[in-house]
Amino acid sequence: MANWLFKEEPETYSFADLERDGSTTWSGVANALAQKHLRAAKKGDRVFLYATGKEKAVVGVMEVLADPTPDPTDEAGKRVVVAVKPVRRLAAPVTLAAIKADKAFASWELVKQARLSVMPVPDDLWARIEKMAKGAT
DNA sequence: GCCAACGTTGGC
DNA sequence: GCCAACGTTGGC
Repeated sequence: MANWLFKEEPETYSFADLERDGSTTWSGVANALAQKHLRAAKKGDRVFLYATGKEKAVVGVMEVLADPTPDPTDEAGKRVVVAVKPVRRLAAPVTLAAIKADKAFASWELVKQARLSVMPVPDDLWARIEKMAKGAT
């Protein structure tokens, strides 16, 4: 079981949209490295949803519903998509500013590679964000 | 709205 | 196959 972080512009698809839909297919990931990460996702993996743009914060937790499947819109047949469902919103969103302020995250892709849209979350960082979401430091 | 980072494209 | 030009993304 692994942990991931997916980025999305909340104007495009927010956690509220996901809650309304019950589940969704995470598609439109074009970047090669992001695709590599996405292919490594497995059913049951946990996923943080990070809102870009105005929010810039980890806002909720999702769960991978099934192993990746080929993207039907990709003629080359190389891309995959992943079905996810909402698990819960974070009590308090963990902002990028808070993450950047914590040295523990210094080498994480979210901080180092702003444009990567799918990335792994090491267990310790996952736990740390969960803790921050409860208001602890 | 601007700019830096970085991925992609196209000419050679 | 290299690299410059260009486009896009996302933080500020």
